[in-house]
Amino acid sequence: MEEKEISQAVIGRLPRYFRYLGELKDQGIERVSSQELSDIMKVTASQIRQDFNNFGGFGQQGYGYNVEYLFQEIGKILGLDKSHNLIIIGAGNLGQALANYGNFERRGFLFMGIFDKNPLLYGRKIRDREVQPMEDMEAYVKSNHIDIAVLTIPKTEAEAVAQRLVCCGIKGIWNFAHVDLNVPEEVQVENVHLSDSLMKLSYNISRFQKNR
Amino acid sequence: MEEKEISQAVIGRLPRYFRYLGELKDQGIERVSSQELSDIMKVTASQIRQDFNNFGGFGQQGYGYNVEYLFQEIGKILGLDKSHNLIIIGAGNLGQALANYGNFERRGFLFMGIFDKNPLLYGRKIRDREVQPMEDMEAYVKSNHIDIAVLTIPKTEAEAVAQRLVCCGIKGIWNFAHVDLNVPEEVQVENVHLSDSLMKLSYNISRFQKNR
DNA sequence: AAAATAATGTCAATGAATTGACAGCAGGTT
DNA sequence: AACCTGCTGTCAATTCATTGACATTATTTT
Repeated sequence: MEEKEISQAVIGRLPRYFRYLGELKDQGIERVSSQELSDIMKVTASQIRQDFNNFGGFGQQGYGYNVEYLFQEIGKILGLDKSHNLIIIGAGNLGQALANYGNFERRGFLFMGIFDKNPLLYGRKIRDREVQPMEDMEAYVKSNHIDIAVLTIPKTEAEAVAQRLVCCGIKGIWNFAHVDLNVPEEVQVENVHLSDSLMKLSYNISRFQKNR
Repeated sequence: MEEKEISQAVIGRLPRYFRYLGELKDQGIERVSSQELSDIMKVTASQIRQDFNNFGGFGQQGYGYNVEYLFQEIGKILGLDKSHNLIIIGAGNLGQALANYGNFERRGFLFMGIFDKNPLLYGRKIRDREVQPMEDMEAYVKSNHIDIAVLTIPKTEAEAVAQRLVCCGIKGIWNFAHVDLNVPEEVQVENVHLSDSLMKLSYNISRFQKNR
């Protein structure tokens, strides 16, 4: 069984396909061709076919793709057919906002707990879960099958906490701290560097001004 | 004056360079070679030199790069030498969290106001600014030189609001809504699709499980 | 002051990603 | 039932991005 590695460029596009297919599904549309998708999504039809084919061909010649089926399959590829338990580390503004943001549940990401090092927050209820002290993190991860930790803590603390999470067997870290984490390859890290994103926007604004 | 287009691949790496250079600067380090940076950042020295050279060569043969100078120059390229006024549209969890997150100010992004369509929130103070009604958005943008609008509203409303922002001359939109906005090319959009990011993490976790 | 060293800027080579082209098959039509 | 049309899967061509190599120049050492 030889599985070829799929490039992250392709993976990065899957959630967008997933989103558009979900919309088509909600509109009751049954079939779609790569050309139609191309028109809606503003990417080439060739790329769409190439991308889907990495996973073995979901379409039928002369017909196109079945929306419902393709949606399901991409969901499976993304691992959305299984649910993931997640905890949030850092009950600051961002941590609380993410905890309260209900939409992730829809895709099987279950909010299981939130931790902070500030004793003043202990016991405060956020989305029906009490803020727990950092010391209890490891035990909680182990006994509740936590897959994903969301890091919304200052960058100075992120690396140390990441190490502790690695030690208790976390599978993935969704990192909002402005620092690159150093973890073994069996732990997946997905960075959301908000200020990097804002700087890119700033660059593009400046560039456009100059080109006038 | 022929300015060649810089690829977004390069731009996407600039904030990371900027971050590492800032750290070196804070440590009081004066000079750095592409090889040293390569070791720290885990990218090839060749890429670093190639990237910097897109903007005209900041280094000196036999010496390397002056940290302070390079930091400044990358900041300028990213447009961080000028300040940007921003408003937040949507005073929900995420909107409030971003408003309260002070770190953007450090890079010249000034929080100037926050808007919501919910009358119950009008007047509530967030970071010393009262939540304003959506109707007042256009007037405020025009009279306060607002460059950037941060969209933290549901996807159903995002497109319409974006159109209104375009009409009153906004330069950039930092879009947290789960939808692709359709705006003219003179308006820059930077998307932060959190659920897409989470799905990528989910994929990488699943993939790793399977490969064992 | 000359020689040795260090490290850039840049060109060429390689590798990866995207696009274009089309054979071949399924579905629809006459 | 035969023909036509539509659209995938895939191969080849092209474009874009990354890496490697090195001539050149500044700095440091002797």
